Amino acid sequence: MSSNQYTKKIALIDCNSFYVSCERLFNPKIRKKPVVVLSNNDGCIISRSNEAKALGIKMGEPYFKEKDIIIKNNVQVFSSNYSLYGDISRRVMRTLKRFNSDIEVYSIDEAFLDLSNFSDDEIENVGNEIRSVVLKWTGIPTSIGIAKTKTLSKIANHIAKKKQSGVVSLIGIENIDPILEKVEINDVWGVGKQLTKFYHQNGIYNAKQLKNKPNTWIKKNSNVLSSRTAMELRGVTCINLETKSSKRKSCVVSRSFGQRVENFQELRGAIAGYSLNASEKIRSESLVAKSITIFIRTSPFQDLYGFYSNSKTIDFPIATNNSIEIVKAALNGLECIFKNGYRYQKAGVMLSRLSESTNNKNLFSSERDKKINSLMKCIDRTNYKYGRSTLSLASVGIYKRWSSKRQHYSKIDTADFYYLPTIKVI
DNA sequence: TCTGGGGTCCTAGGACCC
DNA sequence: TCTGGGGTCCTAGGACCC
Repeated sequence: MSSNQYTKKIALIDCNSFYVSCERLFNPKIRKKPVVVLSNNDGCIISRSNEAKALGIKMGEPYFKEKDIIIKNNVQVFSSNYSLYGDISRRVMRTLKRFNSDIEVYSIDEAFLDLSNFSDDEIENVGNEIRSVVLKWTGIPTSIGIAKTKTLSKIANHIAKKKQSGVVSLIGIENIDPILEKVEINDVWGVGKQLTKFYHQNGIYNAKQLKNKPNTWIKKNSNVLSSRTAMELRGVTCINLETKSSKRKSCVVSRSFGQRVENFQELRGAIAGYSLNASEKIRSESLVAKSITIFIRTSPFQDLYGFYSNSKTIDFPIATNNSIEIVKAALNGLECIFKNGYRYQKAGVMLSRLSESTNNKNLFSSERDKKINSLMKCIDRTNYKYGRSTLSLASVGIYKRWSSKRQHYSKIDTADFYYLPTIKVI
């Protein structure tokens, strides 16, 4: 029975094959063709067009394993271009905000939107409207699921993905059990590999079965997160909309190397470079770090030369975002864990215990600190203006044999003047 | 030959205290 | 011989997400 009610409504808007859709924006030739986008270092397949999915290309699969299918079917391949995707993402989110400012940007390609201010009767139309406006203004196709809770809107979205209309609302449906019965337990938000195994062992195979399991049983045999999921399936809100973006608690910069690294000097260069990036990132968010972790490892897939993985955490006496200090600590940490004779595949740094930098002043703040701060500002401004790593530290080095592979880069960047797409007038 | 990167939250267990 | 019990705080690691 439909009614003119204003019940709780959460929409999940999810961009379809987001990275592929971004690449298609500036390259009409690859529309309606199979397309994939690769992860950093051209390692795995992380976005697929419907045509690519239809060929059986799997999500998260290593690129080299799918190469045969890709070549045989002339699949278009792109290295990831996060600068472009980030910019398009911001445009999509800005468009969504026009419908309601109560928005939680959940990831680069998804957002939850509170639509409770629309009536039950009109909600499906609102969904259709959002979808067509986003498509018109940004060129990005989306799927929209609407329901009482975030977990249910995820499910609605899951169903919407397979529908031509792209919009599914569970609002106003008296009994959603028949719908939940068709949703496999591993497709429920919050249920991963381990929980799926656990639920299967206990005879729970779909969302309806979890919904109807008593909370006491779930809490006793699993944990609070699982019981929250079950409550949300029953339409009880347990996971709130996080509309204000909170400050992050950690910042990681890590990369796989384009080729294995054995040389200590090169590893130093990589670690210094990552530390520099991480410092710059937290400075741009006015954060300071109380500790840093450095990690290095060889490939977990090839133990021909033996597997080695280690990390070292160092605390700063005073929370900092000073590149020079951070790089110094990182290189000290690296010395502790570096072992000769291994072919390193990946390294990274993590700045943690982050806090706002306003109360950074302390007894020992000095003229020197002020100078360092203005030096950092100067570096940041220069790099913003003339491109990243215009100003760097000598320890990073010039020849970066370790840098990632990026053989299929589209060279389009709507956030960088030099890489804007051009139109030739003949 | 070739297997991503960046987050959050929860929990168990140890250290420590009274 | 008999070796408490309960509380807090911290951290590492696991699980999950995209």
